[in-house]
Amino acid sequence: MTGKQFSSVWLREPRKATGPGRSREEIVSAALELLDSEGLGGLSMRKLGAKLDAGATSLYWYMANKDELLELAYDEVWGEMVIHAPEEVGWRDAASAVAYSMRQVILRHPWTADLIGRLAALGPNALRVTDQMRRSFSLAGFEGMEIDFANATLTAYVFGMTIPEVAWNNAMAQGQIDEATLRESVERLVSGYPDLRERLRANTYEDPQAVRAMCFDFGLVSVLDGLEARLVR
Amino acid sequence: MTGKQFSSVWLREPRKATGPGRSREEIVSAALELLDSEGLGGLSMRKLGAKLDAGATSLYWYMANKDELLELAYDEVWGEMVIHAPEEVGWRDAASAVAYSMRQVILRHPWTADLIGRLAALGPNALRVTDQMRRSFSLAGFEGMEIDFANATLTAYVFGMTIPEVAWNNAMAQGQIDEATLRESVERLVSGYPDLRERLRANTYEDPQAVRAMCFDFGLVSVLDGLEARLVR
DNA sequence: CGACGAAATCGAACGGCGTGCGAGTGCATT
DNA sequence: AATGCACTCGCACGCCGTTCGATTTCGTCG
Repeated sequence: MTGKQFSSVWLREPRKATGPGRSREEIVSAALELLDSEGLGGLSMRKLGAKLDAGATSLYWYMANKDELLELAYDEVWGEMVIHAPEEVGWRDAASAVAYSMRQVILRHPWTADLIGRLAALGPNALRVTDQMRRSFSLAGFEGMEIDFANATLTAYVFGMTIPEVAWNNAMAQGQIDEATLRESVERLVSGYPDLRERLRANTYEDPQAVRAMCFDFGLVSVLDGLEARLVR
Repeated sequence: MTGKQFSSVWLREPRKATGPGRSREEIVSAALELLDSEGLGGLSMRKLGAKLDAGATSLYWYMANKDELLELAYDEVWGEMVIHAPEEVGWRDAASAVAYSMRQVILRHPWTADLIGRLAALGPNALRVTDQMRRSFSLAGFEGMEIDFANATLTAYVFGMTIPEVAWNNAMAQGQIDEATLRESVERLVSGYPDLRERLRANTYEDPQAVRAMCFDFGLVSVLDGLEARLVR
């Protein structure tokens, strides 16, 4: 039993906010700004310290390490998710709404995409959202573990659809793209796959953002239909 | 038009393997070993060089930068995905099989979870899998963009379900866990959410791995049912 | 008011990282 | 023997997270 313990900010009592010093909230909020504007790689303790007119190492007074800072920032974005009471709008609309909201939040804070596979969502905001989603599926008629299964399914769909979307956006934003060159290159890649190439050509003239939105809708309806099918049985 | 171009290993001609020097394959395979055994953070150019009895910077002869190395390694795991010909087993079984396969591959190479949100899957193996999946959905009866939508939906589900699973595994493996302490801590977290707490207690006595497998099955069936419902209409 | 202890800050330093650069080596061809 | 290409690598730069111990700030109490 000598290994490192599982640790998380949420498992420790936060430092009392007694003194007049900086506060955790201040730090996290500055970190969020940095994350939103420069991405996950753009957040360093030194930069963050500079932004707060503080030394980099001062921050370690408020959190054990950078991972804890990320946990705090991560939960902050969970706080942006909009949830409607399923008792009022019905479980399906409530589930739809939270799905759209999750996608929007991730697209607004692309750096979260990198954290989903790294951090457990145990913060207060994440718990609140989870609890509300469970209530939706409970109201729908799921029971026992199936409540969590349904919830996991919907969440998985949204994450899985949005995370690669972020990857694509990143690749695009990484620099202005010589569209002609790119298209020609990708054409070369998909040579040998006639179906893929045909599809690529067809999609070329559509608005990519609109296509992705349609795709998300299509999948969301499918997932919800599939879940609903579990109920009538 | 002075920005950095979108770049990817796949968009450049590979260096000719003329001389007797090291080869890309050798390097990528060593990188895979390092990634599997030590995770994404455990792969550094210096360590990789050492493993190959080479200087770290020698590797830059074979690839432009570390990102390209990751692209190569990433596509390598796509090569492990098992695909069945949908013409023989039917589209639904083919889709199921590839879903299970994807999950297994990701669990076997947890570091991929971090790359899904960062790299575009443009390698030859990824393209092959994508093309086969499209054939499944084409055979099922989808047409036009809906082929890609259905494909994206299934893929999203698998990724979204598996990526957080990896996160959980990582947290657990990070150190031996004092289970009692952990449970007590989490209990404290979910206080205020009676439903969550009840569920936590119920799940405590189940085998987590078995529960996750059940969850995956549940969601997969739901997603496939939902997609099938798009067809009859 | 002065002193004391706790709260909070910070500079220096350590070990690690990706990678640009230019000097160096070995080898096939002329 | 000389040329030129394929390949290797040591050095250095500027980042990074984090530790440590010295230092400053400040509320409180005598």
